[in-house]
Amino acid sequence: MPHADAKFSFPENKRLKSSQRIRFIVAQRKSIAKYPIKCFYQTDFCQTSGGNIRVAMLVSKRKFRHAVDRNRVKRLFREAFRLNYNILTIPNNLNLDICWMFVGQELPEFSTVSKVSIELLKTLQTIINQNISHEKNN
RNA sequence: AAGGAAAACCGAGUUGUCGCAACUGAAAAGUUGAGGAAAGUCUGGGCAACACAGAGCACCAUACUUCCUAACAGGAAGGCGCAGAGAUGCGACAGAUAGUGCCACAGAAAAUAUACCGCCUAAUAAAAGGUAAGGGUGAAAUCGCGAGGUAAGAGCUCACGCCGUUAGCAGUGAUGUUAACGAGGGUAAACCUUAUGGGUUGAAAGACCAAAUAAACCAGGGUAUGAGGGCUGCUCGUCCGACCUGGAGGGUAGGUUGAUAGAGACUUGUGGCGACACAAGUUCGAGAUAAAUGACAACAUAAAACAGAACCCAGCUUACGGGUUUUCCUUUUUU
RNA sequence: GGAUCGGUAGUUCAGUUUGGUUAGAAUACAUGCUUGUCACGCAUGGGGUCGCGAGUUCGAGUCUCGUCCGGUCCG
Repeated sequence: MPHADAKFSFPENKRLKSSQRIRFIVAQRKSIAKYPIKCFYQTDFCQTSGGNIRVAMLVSKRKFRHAVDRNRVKRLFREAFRLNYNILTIPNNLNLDICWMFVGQELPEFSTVSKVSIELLKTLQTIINQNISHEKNN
């Protein structure tokens, strides 16, 4: 499944950085969830520069008071995404933005995070495929 | 050996695969990559802007002495007090004789005093006078205790002890000690007094570059008879001064720098009881900007505590699994 | 990153300036009265480690220090 070049890299253009954009995506409330992760997503059609996935990790300060724990969760999320994002295949005229939000109460293990993120990415792929076929029909 | 006290230190590494940030490099690739507290933001400073930084009041902080330090509420050495069997630990540790206030309830009385039960005076009682030893109240009762003294008593007198002032001696000094004199409730983490110190604001400070627009509209004030401002609570002084305030709206929200070689660290030597200072030599590498250290496997296997740099230092405080070293104390046993 | 305010019955707040020994009000809760019944109303009652730990004091919700938690402001 993975391509020959740039298999698992996580470069700058795959990160969602704008705080305005993150607020917009979370406010749209288009999400799928499986404990302990909630995934907000937003698709945009763009003819010139498409085919890019951007992702951001959100951990509430209320859930984890210490910066160490928040960093830990964000790193686990990023690692799980980095190893598994090749599940997603999107067409060249589409941009996808994702926000992973942690909704659990205790520090997760890497194995559970990885498993859950694979399932979420698969369901996301099916949703995107439905959207694409819907657009084509229109 | 057991129990305890103090000080200093460590805060897991190696290899492989995948990945992140900075730097080097044409590229391949290579090098480096969180802490002892990075934390709390409790002190002090550097740095920067505001008048190169004014005056007075207010306000705040500190409070045994000498020294160290860029500075401090920090540290060292010492004095005094308290705790402990000791090693040691802890201490907002100036002033109540500058003044004002407060001291609930109980109690006669809570501070220029006063007298409930008592005691004494005359033969007794009442009344009157003299007393404060004893009782009782209270957290605290006119210094404690003994002797003299007296009608009974009282710092009324004396010795000893507590406290203050002055003088002598020892000490740089806090202080200790001896003598003389003097007063006698507590409270200053009550107001306050004395001494010393503090200009204000913080890197979201500030500097530069680029991009964009509205020098427009409405209302009020002002234009030298002075609006308003100069990042301070008030007053003064001084400087700038033609725009200022509000409403409704429009635009931008990028980059570089500040920003990581410093009151740096280590070793040796000299001076000092010590904190520390001086000299010589050696050595250095996080610098991000939605924000970098992670995942998996193996290595004797269990990797675990508190915890993540955001301008930088010096300290303090708080959190901390496990471990190492040194010095000292007490008890028991043996020699 | 910096500045600043708060924490008191189940809930919302007083009381902290000037320390004083029953820590109060409203609401909620419980019981009784009222009513044919419920609500309203009336009466009574229970309920508090004053966030936590030290210190000062005879005595601390109040003063001081440390600590934990929560909020607000600064482009």
